[in-house]
Amino acid sequence: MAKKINENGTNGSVDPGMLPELVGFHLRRAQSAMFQHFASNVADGEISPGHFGVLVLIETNPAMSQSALAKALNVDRSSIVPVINALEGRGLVSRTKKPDDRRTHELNLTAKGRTKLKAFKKSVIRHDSEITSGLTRTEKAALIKGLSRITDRGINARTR
Amino acid sequence: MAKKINENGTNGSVDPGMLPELVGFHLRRAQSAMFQHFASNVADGEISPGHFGVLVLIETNPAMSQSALAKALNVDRSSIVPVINALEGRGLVSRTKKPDDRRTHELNLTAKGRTKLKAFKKSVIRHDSEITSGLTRTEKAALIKGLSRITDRGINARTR
DNA sequence: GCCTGATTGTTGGGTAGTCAAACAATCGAT
DNA sequence: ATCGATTGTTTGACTACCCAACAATCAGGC
Repeated sequence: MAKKINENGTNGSVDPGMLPELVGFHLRRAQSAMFQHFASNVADGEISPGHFGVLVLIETNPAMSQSALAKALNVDRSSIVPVINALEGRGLVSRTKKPDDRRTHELNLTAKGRTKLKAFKKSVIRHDSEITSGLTRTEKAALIKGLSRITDRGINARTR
Repeated sequence: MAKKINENGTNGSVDPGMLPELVGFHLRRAQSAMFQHFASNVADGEISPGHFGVLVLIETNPAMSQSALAKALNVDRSSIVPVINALEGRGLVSRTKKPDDRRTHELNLTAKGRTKLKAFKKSVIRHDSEITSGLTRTEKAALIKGLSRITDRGINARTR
């Protein structure tokens, strides 16, 4: 097999330069790794991180509207439409007109949605502990603290 | 102004349920916040995190190939093409045929690319320290360690 | 009541990032 | 000289997001 072993910087290992000094670099890589691990280990690929989050939010906040969901996820409300379309199409979520305000749709889990979500949760929790295995409880707490800090600093983006 | 204050779970604050128990949830949010902060604070929006990473890799590994770049970034080599097209189109990167292997392209920074990258780096480093401000040196190290751990665990995705 | 302004969900168009499959050019090894 | 592998590229598809516009609906002022 024609295996080249690092001749002119072409193959073998690549020097990442100053990137490892940036938290953002590590964040991007971890996010990507997490995504891949999720895709190949959670519920046979039946659910994505985003859709899972939506199901949990609807379960925890019954009858919430699409706009409220969009605000909670920090996305435009038009981005919610295809998501709910998909989940409704799979019979996991119901979209019903609110009686006293016929503009808004009440989102709820169907019976099937509740059942499925229960299984998804189990799978996701397992995935999440696998991905953080090797970290002590303290280290995991520190990680979450750091991530929360970044989230806070990033929310009000404009610095100057 | 018609401002509703949290009536039926519609507006106001939404209960995230069990999501905060998941490291993946915090990771997703932090990544999103980081991205927004980058977009609105780095180099007047002239550069994206991805393109910045590519410039640094090319600078640190002169004459590297597109395939090597793809491998380093863990993406398909076809995904690299439009990136280099853009950077070459902006005059930051040069793409030249390698003399002894005319299949591969050697990637290098142009003089303009080097100058620009110097400025980008300054801006990115500032952005990165802003986003992690409030974390002690120790906390930041713990954060990076946790993220690295996740990256390692995620690389070999399949668990079972 | 009636009008005006705001809100909700939706559609349509546009951007960015990714993959997989196919292809020509080229190389390496036999 | 031929065969298999590699490189870059194109094409088509998919996901995820945004913004601008729109109809339906509501809420408040008058």
